[in-house]
Amino acid sequence: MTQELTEDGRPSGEPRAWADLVTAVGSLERASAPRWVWAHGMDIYPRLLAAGVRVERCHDVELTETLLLGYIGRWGEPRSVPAAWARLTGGPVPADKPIRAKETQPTLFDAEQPADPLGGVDPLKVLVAVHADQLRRIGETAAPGRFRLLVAAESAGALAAAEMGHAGLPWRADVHSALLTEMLGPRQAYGLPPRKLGELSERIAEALGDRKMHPDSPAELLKAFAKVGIQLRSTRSWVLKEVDHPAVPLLLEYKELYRIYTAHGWAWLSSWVHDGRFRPEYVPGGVVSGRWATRGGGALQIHKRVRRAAIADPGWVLVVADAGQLEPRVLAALAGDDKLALAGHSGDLYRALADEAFGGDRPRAKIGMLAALYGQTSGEAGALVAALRRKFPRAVDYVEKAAQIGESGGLVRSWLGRTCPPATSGWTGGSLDPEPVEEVSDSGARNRARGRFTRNFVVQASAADWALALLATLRPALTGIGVEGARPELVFFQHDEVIVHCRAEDAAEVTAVLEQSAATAGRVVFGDTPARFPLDIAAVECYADAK
DNA sequence: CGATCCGGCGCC
DNA sequence: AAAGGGCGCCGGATCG
Repeated sequence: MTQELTEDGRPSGEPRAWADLVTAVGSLERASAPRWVWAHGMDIYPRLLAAGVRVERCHDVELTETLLLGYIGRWGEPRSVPAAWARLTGGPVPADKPIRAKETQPTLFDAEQPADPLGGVDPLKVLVAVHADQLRRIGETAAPGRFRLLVAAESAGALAAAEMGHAGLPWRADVHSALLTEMLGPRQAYGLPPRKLGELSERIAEALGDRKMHPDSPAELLKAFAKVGIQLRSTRSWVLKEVDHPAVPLLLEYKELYRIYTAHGWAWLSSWVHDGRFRPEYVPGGVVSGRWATRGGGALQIHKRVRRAAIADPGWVLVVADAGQLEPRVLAALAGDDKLALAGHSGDLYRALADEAFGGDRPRAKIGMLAALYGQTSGEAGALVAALRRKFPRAVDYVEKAAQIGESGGLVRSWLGRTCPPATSGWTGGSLDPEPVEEVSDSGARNRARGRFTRNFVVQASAADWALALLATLRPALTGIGVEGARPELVFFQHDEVIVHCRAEDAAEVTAVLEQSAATAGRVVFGDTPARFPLDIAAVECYADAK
């Protein structure tokens, strides 16, 4: 069933029955390309894509419900359409289904689900009512125009996520496998580490004089080092680097190769790469800041060294675009720090910052900026932030304020209104109950950690606002390029970076559209700001050649 | 035994 | 004195 709605969410005309979902959406999309209101795009849209149906716009009710609940500090409440309906009508609120539904016996959770959570009401009517109520609640936020943008961007992001999952990132399994053999030695029988790892492991054990040593066990490593008279705080690579012992360089090499073997080795290849495409499952809104997460495949942690295997189809290229120095630029826009915004006009913001406030020392300028964004105070970071503050007080004060709000129990929002989750129960700021005496000092540390979180949230989440707006702008713009059957396709998105796969002859046009989309996203999200958000763009055959 | 936590490290 | 945000994934260690 479908129901046409007016702009303010009221039904217009009668519901319409269809033979099936694909026919309904396909024909209405061709006729009028409406903004689809549906429960959850990630449940519905992949099926449509599989049947060859694309849609231009949607309002994702579940994602919107999550944003609206977060806005009023009710993080974690069920966000399904039936749950929203229950809150609206005062009924019992059904719990959300677990994200990873396992094929196991019924659990207590299942038993608690009412047989009909809508109490016999027509599901279409429920959807219409919940949507209308969402529009009303959006109108009651402090900045409804921005929140509307947030909802539109979040919904468009879900469409993009499904489309990217459908397209997949071009991936050459043969190249990847050859790369692994070159780095690790030939693949061994199941369960046996490849030759180079085995050899390194033996040499490490020898160097430490402990033949049975297993280098991927931190506990064993600590013991082995203790036996040769070296007390390690941990076995992290940056700790090991401080130590002068012949086992250390071997260990560092082992760690890097072992990481590639376990995270991006042959097992990863056979699980995640099929028919020349890497298809991760993106989870829009999977991170509280609005960044995406993935389920399996680790798409957002593709090791630089295996990007060699991401290769465009013959005659096609990967147009790789990343928003360099995005977070300081976003901070400039958020804080209205025009001086910082202007520092970004030269292209290299850190260079300009260095010349302005750090006597030309770019590394220190970068550390100072990142320390302000993350709340780092150790070493000389505190002094560098202070130096930054002297020249860019508005920017630094903006994040300091966010930190204070967090430390004293408040919530902060992104520019478009995405709200951070409340502190967990372990956190004590604003609590009426005094902590037991022995935990007081610890609660101070927790509050400061909370401050670092809210400090970073305002910037990271606003950067995510911008990135989603970029995706939302880019999606429709790409459909006009190339020829039917060979359109450019969005194939990858990672926080501040997108990859478009297109015919080589379309690369220039795609590049232009990317640049326009970045500028449009900046204007739409932040309005009148001197801040710029340039993309570094490279059209390459191989992802590894983009940087 | 599986489920969960933890150390470690990859990406941004 | 020290004080770096957000994730996912791996293997090992530990819990129930």
